[in-house]
Amino acid sequence: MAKKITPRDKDYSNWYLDIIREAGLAEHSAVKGCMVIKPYGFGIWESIQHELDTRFKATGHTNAYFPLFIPKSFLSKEADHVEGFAKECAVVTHYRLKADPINGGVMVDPDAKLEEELIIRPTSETIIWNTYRNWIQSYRDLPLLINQWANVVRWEMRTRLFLRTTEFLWQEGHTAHATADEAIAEANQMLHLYADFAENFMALPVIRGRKTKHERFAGALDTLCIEAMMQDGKALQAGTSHFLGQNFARAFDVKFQTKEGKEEYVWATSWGVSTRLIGALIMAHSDDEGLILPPTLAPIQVVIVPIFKTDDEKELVYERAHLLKNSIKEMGVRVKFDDDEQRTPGWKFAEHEMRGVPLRIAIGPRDVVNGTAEIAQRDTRTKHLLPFNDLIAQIPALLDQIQQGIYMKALKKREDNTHFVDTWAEFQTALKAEGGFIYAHWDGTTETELKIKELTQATIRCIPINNKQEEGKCIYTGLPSQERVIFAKAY
RNA sequence: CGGGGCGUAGCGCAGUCUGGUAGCGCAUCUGGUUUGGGACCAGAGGGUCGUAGGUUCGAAUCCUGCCGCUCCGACCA
Repeated sequence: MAKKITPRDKDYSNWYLDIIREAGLAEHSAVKGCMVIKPYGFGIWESIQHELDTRFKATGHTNAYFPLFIPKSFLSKEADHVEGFAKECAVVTHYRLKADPINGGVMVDPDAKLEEELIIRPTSETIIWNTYRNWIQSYRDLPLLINQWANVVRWEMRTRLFLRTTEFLWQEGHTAHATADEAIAEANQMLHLYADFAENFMALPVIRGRKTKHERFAGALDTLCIEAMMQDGKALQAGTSHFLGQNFARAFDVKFQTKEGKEEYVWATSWGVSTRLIGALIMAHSDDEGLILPPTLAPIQVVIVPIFKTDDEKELVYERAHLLKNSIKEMGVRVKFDDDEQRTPGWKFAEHEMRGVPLRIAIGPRDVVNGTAEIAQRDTRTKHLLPFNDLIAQIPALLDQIQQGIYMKALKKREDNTHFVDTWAEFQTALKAEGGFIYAHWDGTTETELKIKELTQATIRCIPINNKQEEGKCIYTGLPSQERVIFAKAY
């Protein structure tokens, strides 16, 4: 009996959750809104971490770690920043429990009230810039290019595994520069690093863009982002890179002496991606048989499933399978020989498909006799019987083909669901009928942006970078506009 | 915080309208046969039906309070 997951086109919400459950990626925890990431899901995160970390280091960044707790006063030093995060902060008020004389158990000790409350970081700009003040005196200390891998807490009203959880894992880069131009260049560099990572490592096509003033990060002068489209046509912000200007330097009094001996505030950027990327991966690539992983990040790239009846057959098949495994391993491919005798081959086929393993090789007594093996491709669900040596030789090319294939499939899906509209009526029709990305003219005001959101639930996802300039009229107000922006419903 | 829905075995659910021995599928355990697409047969274990009270000879079922979860809105990487 096959475990059936909810079909994609019927109910995306349950389809998404089914895959997370059946593939063993994560589950809800005892704490509301929080998630337990299971070993397989965490393996995917480790692949992402490793690749990003390599790319960060290649661009001159180093890792450090800053505290989980932020004094309340720090958060309030930058006005926009505190306003943006105030509504979703977890606050530590006490530091001790004691036995509860009335109800039994334990209670918060009222005598252990903190002098100043601590905020569990929703992001670390403030604690980091407070630290940078002591690290930066001279232009010789710049640029300061630091990243941290951490957890953060944002007390959201509604949560969704991977896409929005109360606590999530991420990396946040925080850099300090001598000039605005340098900081802007850094923010741009990181945006393109993220975009390249998303497209070439995660096989996730993204739009590089800029947020509107209203959607900007709290405390930033400019927010750049990569936006991806999920299979249901909804948009998902997959990463952001902010130019923070001198806002945090001023708030935390971080000045440096220039070559000329003048004192100036430093210029800042911050940028991050989170475990949400795993959600994007699931929503973008999976089918009704489960997850489909890009070979670059799959914890297991090739799985070998042995088939046999008797002990003699087992011995022969295992011998061949081990040869196969070693040859594949020598090519630098992550391969697993699934010799679990508690499960039948059919069960294993379904299981590894559910988990998105890109290639599966089945080898049984017939193959040993014929010198062949069967290779199955996860994304296309095609199978081929090939001579042993040909099969081994083809693996790198096949993995590459899958990587390209799922990227192209996602790209085509996005293009099929991208529409250009010029009138309010067309806009509403397009939104209702197919969703997706809608390129339309907008008058540039927050007022119109909010009105459109209120009426349709669609938001401006971004203003694409290197956007084509053209004369047009705002779809809502009819006021003149120089370029189209992307509207979509978003996660 | 507003509006729906749901709390029954580890998981997913039926049973509630119309009160009468606590059920099904998956999972688990035992034995046997199996193994080229989530095997089959036989048997077994596992529940104070969210919680407190009320009505009744009798409550998972009817009534009242409370608690929890979830979906839709406001908020959002």
